[in-house]
Amino acid sequence: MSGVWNSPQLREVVLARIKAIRGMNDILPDQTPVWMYLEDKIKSVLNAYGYQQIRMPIVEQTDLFKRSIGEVTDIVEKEMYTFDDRNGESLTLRPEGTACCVRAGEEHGLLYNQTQRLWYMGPMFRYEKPQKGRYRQFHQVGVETFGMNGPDIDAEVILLSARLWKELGILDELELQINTLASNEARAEYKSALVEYLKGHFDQLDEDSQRRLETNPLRVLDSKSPQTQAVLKDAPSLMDHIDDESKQHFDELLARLDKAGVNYVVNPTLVRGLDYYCKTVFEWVTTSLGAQGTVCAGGRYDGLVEQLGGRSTPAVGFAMGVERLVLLLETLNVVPASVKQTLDVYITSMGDNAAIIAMTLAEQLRDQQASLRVQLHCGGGSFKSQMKKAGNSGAKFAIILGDQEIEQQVAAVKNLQEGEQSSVAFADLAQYLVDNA
RNA sequence: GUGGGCGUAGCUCAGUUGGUAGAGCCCCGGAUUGUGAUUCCGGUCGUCGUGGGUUCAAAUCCCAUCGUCCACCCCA
Repeated sequence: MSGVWNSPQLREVVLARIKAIRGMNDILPDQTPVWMYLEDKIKSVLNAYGYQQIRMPIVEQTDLFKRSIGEVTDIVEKEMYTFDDRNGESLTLRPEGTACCVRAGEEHGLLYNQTQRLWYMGPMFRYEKPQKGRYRQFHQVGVETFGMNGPDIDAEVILLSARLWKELGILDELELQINTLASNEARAEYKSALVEYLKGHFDQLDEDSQRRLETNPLRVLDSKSPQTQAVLKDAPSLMDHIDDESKQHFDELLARLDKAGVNYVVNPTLVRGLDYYCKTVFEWVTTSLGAQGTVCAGGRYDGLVEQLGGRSTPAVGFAMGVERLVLLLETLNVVPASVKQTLDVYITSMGDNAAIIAMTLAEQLRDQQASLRVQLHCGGGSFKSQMKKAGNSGAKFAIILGDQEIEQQVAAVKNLQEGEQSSVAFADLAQYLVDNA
């Protein structure tokens, strides 16, 4: 058997390093404090508004996304992680959470004649080419509300997001862009008028827009091409086709935002990429992150529940991109230094006997003061190297245990920042550390 | 899917017209057999992304491929 390993080819195969899948990132220990900080802020704001958490599976039937997101969107056409289960059923790693949330709510009767305010957090998967703020596995916090059809709940979810930015200290860096897509009927009417107009100027459109004319005509509106924008100057406007109810809904929403002191920019070219949106759509955008400036986006999707087989249920929601928010927090340098966890105590010892006493002493400290962050030196090594690790650990105190200390039932406590050292009886140690931490 | 930049030690990076792979940080040991972060001395660490080609000789030149970053597209 061992002879097998002498083959250079086999060795290479066996020892080839396995790396993470492209676009799927490890979040390393120096990053997780920022993530936890952000997640804690999000949870506390959601709590303050009385929203409840829901947790859905990461894998769903492929049809769920085909029927909700839209067959001709990029997400469904070329970005889904789709594979066959062992029984032949087509499954997909969720590319977004709204469809999953609707499915779960409907399946368990949460949407029947009730209102719901829900949120979830977790990884999503899209097969895209990675770049800054865009990954194949990324994380979203989603907020979804069901059963409320007025502009009041639209305003609430926007206010909720605005409060979060304020809590995080990034409100000034974000711009709220808002628009209405009108009712599905009015939008369909407008869409055909727009297509008719654009077909008349087909040759003047840029290549992407020519393609979008077939796939998603409304997307032509926010084309970056100057020649296309020139054509759009005389194009029909959605406002010419909007239904009265949507118009009133939008006006009342804006009035509420004014009243609440939330700044916004009405952007008539703002069109969300997913098919299920209607009426209100909005995005929180920053210029500090390069091309991926949308940090949070959402809107109303009154037709989706019915589209997925439930009873007609109005709904509004949005999703935040966690990676983008983390990037923004770091770019703007607004994460408090205190989020980084630091040790209070690092316990060193000399000799086998002292090492065992050190362990029981560490447990005793954790029993007596649960808030103390106590690290026991493990792995042996010279006393000098233990002290070195104590210094590098960032702990405020090093506890030193040798035969002398044990004999007297005291610990030598060294303040690593100031260099002072004192003897503290085992019985008083926990209190001493808390008092001086 | 399209376009451009970049792949050398755990990290940040040097490496000249092709001629024996380097520095700083980190880590380990010692100076101080029970006191770290300062100082001094010593030490470990490399499929030079991968595979081919040219050459007496390739980290360096050529081709392919993979990865990564940025932009387009799309989207949170």
